[in-house]
Amino acid sequence: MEKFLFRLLLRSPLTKAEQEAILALPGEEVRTQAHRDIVRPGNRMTYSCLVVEGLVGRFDQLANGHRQITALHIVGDFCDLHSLAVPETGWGIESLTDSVVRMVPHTALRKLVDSAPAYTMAFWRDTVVDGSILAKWNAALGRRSAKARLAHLLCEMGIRFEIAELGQRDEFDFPITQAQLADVLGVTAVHLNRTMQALRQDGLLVTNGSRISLPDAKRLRQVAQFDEAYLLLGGAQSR
Amino acid sequence: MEKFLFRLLLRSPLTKAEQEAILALPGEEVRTQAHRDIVRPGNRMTYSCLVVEGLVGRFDQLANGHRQITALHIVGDFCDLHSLAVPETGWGIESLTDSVVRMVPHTALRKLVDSAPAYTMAFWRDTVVDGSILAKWNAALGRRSAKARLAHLLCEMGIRFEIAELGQRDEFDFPITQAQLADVLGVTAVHLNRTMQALRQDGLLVTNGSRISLPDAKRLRQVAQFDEAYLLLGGAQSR
DNA sequence: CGTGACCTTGATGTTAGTCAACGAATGTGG
DNA sequence: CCACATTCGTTGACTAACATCAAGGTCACG
Repeated sequence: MEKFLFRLLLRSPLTKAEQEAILALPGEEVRTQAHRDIVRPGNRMTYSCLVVEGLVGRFDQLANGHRQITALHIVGDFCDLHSLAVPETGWGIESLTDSVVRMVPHTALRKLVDSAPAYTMAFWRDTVVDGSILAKWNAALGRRSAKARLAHLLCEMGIRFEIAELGQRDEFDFPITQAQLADVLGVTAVHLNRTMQALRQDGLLVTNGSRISLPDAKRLRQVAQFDEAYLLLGGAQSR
Repeated sequence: MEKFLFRLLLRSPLTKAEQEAILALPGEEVRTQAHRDIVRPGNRMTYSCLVVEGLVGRFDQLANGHRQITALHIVGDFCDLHSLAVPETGWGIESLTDSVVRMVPHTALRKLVDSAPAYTMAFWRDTVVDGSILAKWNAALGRRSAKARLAHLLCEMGIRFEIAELGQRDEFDFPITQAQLADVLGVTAVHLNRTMQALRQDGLLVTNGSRISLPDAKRLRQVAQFDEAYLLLGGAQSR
């Protein structure tokens, strides 16, 4: 919860009292294995999920069972804060690794929102940034090659892990299987495997288990046409 | 503005006074030709754009100049209400047809937001639905064929035009060029042209200028795997 | 009657999907 | 300690989807 608050404060000013109210948010913590559906698509939410440990994905499922992961959430992210505004879900949430998720009841969040307007703006801003990532991925999926998309994701996760103080932008732990990564990038697992090999041969990617190193960040950014602005949106807004 | 309010009320309850305040929102109306950039990427917004007439797109631009249109906005849509929460833009807005756009100053919107909490929730909800459409498109771009994507878009626009009372779900005016449509669907204009022909041959699509008819909506939905739930989210929320 | 915007067509190359199989690492129960 | 199953990464052969390049065709408009 501290990490969530920390990142909220990057964009939205909150008084000390407001900050403490957020830290005091209740919620049951649930531990799950990898590859479990935490929220099944088509539910009506009565709580929002905060990632306490592990790596979690929001996904959209097609009739044939294929999944597209539409968002990755790391420690300190709320997966579905927007469900406070709109509780019906088309999407689902799955654990990508062994994870711990805190289910924060909407009743508690709503109490905050009703008590002062700053919370609503802060939460809204958080979901807007989530949406700007979605829009970027839209462009990537529509207009870029698998190689550029993979490079882009690696750049993005590097920045996000660094902001979250979970790693450095060119060296971090990213415990995701190739099949899951393929579901993020909208390719098959086979093709993803070959794409990763291509990046390795270009000297842009080194993997060691789930450890990712990006030896030539500059060139990787060029391949990805990566501009981190969309991740840093909304610095120091007014209330 | 009436159409915007009407659709806002589908999801969010507002008092009579609140409704009138929204109808009284100020803003200069600007008329533009087709194919003009209304907002260039990388700006800091001081207003939000309401579509009064025409068809407008939000886009993401790549370094090579290629565009991915990430959202289509019809009469009564706010293109970028989220810029009230986060004014920095990675995206831009372009007119797809001759259009009229009303630029509503953030100062005026902020005055509303500060005066009562219901506005913030209503606006937030509006942007959440925008985000849910983005997520759907994410899945479509990542996991579906061009034909399925086209079919999906036709179903989606049918519903949206019907809700907006601008047409029926199986018969509506959709004044967009094939090149623009290709930018929405993430394919080349040439391939889009062939994809449209395929749908026509299947008896699923009839075009007459910008007039679209969908003779076999049922089968079209199957091809698209279309489920309209994501467009109808948030009916009758509490304040 | 020329010009520009838009749609259409054909030929060809590239990217990514599909199917099938194998290897390495890990864990499990006998 | 050893068969066995499971998960994950990897490879090869083949096919389908889509991009690219280049050229016409149609229509509205000045």
